[in-house]
Amino acid sequence: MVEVDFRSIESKWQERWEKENTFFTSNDSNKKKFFVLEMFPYPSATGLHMGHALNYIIGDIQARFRRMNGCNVLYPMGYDALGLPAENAAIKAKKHPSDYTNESINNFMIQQKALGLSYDWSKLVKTSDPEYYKWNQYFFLKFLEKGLVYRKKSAVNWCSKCNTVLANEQVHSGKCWRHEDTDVEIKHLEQWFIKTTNYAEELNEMIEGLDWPARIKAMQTNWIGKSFGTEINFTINEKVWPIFTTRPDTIFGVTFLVISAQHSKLFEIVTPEQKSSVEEFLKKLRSVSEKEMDAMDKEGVFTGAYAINPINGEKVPVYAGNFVVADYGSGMVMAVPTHDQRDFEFAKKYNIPLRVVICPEGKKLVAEEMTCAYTGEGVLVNSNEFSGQKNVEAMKKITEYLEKKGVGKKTINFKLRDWLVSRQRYWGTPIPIIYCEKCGIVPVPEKDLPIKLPYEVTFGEGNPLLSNKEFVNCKCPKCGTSARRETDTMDTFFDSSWYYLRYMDATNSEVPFVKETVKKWLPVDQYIGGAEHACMHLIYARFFTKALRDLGYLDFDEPFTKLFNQGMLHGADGNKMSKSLGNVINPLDVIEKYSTDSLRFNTVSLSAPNSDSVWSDNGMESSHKFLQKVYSVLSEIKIGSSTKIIESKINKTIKEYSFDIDNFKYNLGVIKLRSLIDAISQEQEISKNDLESVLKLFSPICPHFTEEIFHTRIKNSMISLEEWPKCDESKIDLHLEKIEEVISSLRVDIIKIKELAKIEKVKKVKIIVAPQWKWEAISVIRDACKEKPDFSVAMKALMSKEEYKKHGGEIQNFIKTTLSRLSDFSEIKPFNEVELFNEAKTVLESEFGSIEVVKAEDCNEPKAKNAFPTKPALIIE
RNA sequence: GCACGGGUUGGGGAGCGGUCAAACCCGCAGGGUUUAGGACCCUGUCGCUUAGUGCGUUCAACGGUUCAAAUCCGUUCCCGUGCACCA
Repeated sequence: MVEVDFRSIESKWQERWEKENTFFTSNDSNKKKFFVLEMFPYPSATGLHMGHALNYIIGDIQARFRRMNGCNVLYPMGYDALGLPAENAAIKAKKHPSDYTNESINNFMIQQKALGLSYDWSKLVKTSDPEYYKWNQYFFLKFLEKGLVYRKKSAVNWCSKCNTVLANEQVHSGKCWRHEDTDVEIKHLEQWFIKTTNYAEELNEMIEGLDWPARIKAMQTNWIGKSFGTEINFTINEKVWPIFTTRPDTIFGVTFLVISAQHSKLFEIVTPEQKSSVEEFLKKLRSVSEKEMDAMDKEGVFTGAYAINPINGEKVPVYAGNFVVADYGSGMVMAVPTHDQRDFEFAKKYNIPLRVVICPEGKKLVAEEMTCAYTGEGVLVNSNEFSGQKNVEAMKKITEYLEKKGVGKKTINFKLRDWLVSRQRYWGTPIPIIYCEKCGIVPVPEKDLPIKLPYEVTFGEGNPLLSNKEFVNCKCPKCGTSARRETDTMDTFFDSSWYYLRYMDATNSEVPFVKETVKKWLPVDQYIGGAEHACMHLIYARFFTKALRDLGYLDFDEPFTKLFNQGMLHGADGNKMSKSLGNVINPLDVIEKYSTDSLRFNTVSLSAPNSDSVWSDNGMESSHKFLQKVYSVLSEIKIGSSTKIIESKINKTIKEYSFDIDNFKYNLGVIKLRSLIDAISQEQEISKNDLESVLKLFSPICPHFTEEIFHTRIKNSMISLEEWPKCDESKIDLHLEKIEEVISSLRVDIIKIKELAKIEKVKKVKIIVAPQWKWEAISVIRDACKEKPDFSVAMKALMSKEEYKKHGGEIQNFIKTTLSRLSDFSEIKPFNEVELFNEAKTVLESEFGSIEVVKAEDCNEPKAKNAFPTKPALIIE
């Protein structure tokens, strides 16, 4: 076999697609729209990695498939170009972030083009483009007008040597990443927040209707974390501090309170005597990251303050603790050590007294003897007038009591927090705000947008934007006096929350998007990306859609109708691909060595696209060899007429394969293509129409070589834009396929026996067909299955309920052993058993000579008992 | 710590209540072809057994539900992912 030069074929077609604008998508078309979107990448100088390639290949196959199925497909690409990693990488490479990012993007584009992806490049979006981030600023101002934006103090990681805020990932075990000797401090800064919690209820409710993977939906539900509970007013130093709890029934067991160590108002309650020990404790905090916090031991320190429990007037100590989340609820919890495990451990550690308030029914708990908290249900004790009540009822009663006394209320609480969008960094969208001594906080007027990032800044210490005086110093738009510009930039999740609205009109400088066009294309029909975005990006984007809807920009509720999560691709050793492990596979290297089509084919062969898979060099080799075979078979086979059997197989494949691709079961589709090619390679000739169909089936996965053969052998048009083959059900002949199967298995058996028994020349072959009763059993089961395809229902139909209850297992066993090759018999309609073997006999006689078909009943040979329907006993002389 | 996934026969990976000793790919073994290697084609690949075949034991571990469990439920162990300033 001659090696095919896939590489030159590929570059030829990639060039033609680009030159002829093959994949340009018109916003005006009568065809059904279909918007396929992959989560846009964060470009970096290291280029595409295998995870990207997998993501795009999955999406491209879907886009090509839909396009061929008559849809007007929108399939664009963009770059999430602003953000911390680019800024850091640029500094490291001694380049300006803007230049660095442009290089990265260009590099990405070249590599994506090499993958043969059918993007409409005319709709490219880059978030680093001022014409893009201008609209970030615009939306920020709209949100501000609408009251969705506010300022609040919040904790950040601070390095005193860098004189700057650190991201969680820049904190390594409590130290600054650049200064191993410098402890990270927790500072509180005034920052900008978006009220995502305004939409918590809707975000939560609408999860149900999304056609998303169940696990992503579960993760979002938990992230939003709706819970019902009671807000109870504790008094500290005459000031009321509302505290949220889901367990008001335990209120009489409260023996202390814990305030988050990151609480911005912590020092309002710390007494002068305790100030130094609290400060000492705060130094131990390693970062503001919750992950880090939880990894630490549960620790705390007494604040010196006492809180008054409103239900009984008791004074309990207030501790500062590292395990309470500052932004959840009120940043403070009431602690009941006897009935909450974390509180229990904390109380034991600091010798805080315990008081049992719930006992399991009929049992008595003694605080001193407890080794862990009791969190189950029970009856209240030590709870004044509530003692004796069941705790579930007491929850309600106690809440009502508190409400009546005006010291508490029933509330719904969400884990979801407001979105902190301020970043004290350079490479982001400047927040369009001006601080004026006279007028205070002044929004930048719309006409002054965009506030561009100044090119001239100094990196090193502090926020780089502060180093450009021209940027910082400005005039107040209200009163015209000197003012200071906001130097915080926006979280890049802001950029990625609405980019999917920009594609159809990516260069419009008048509006962020044209409402009518968006209405035509949105929501996204198929969104594709990794599960790591389950909670953050996908929630922010959903929030944005709803907020823009309420501002009158959109008229739909959810941005992404369907979501597909691709799995992770691991290195050949089963580990995550990483440079340090040396198991990284670079898609470009693979293309170089084999070809794009081979890479694409192999990538989808590995496993179901939604589950993790492991790279294999041998597998890659095998895919490549297979495509070589496909190429030679399809380009060399004579065009003439197809046999019935191959027609049947092709049409069956069209049917099943289309289903697989439609449902992202690419790995299963690939198996069907393999077996189809095996079958075709046995044929002498094939009809032009069938050849065309087969090429089209390969086209979404292997767009290049199919284009080549299509042009040379079928017609001079783009296969990528051709119509998907239709399955002709009437050509599917399972009976014929079954006979072929029977013949080939008989042939193998005969040859095998001939060799093993050392029979030189076959005189006679006796095919002993299964006894009549086995056939009858088959037809009974088959008929039952035909009416009721559910096998268990069919079985129930065969016997009474009692019989079934008793003997179902035996019947099953009978079917298994006696009718073991029943399988697809139920699908064969006009089926005559005797005919089957007579047909087989006719074919095999030309090979082996005299063959006789004998019914088991007419045969006293003991081996006849082994005769099975479709797998008969054989006697060879 | 909390949340969400997952553990299948040498490796990868389908299957997710009965058609399951479990698709397919790789690896390995035997045969064919070839000057040899490679490539290609065929066959085998849990154990025992048979000329064809049949039987036994399996799907992380242990328990449970069911006439029937790799598949459903519970517990345990192990692995992966996310946790709000990485995107």
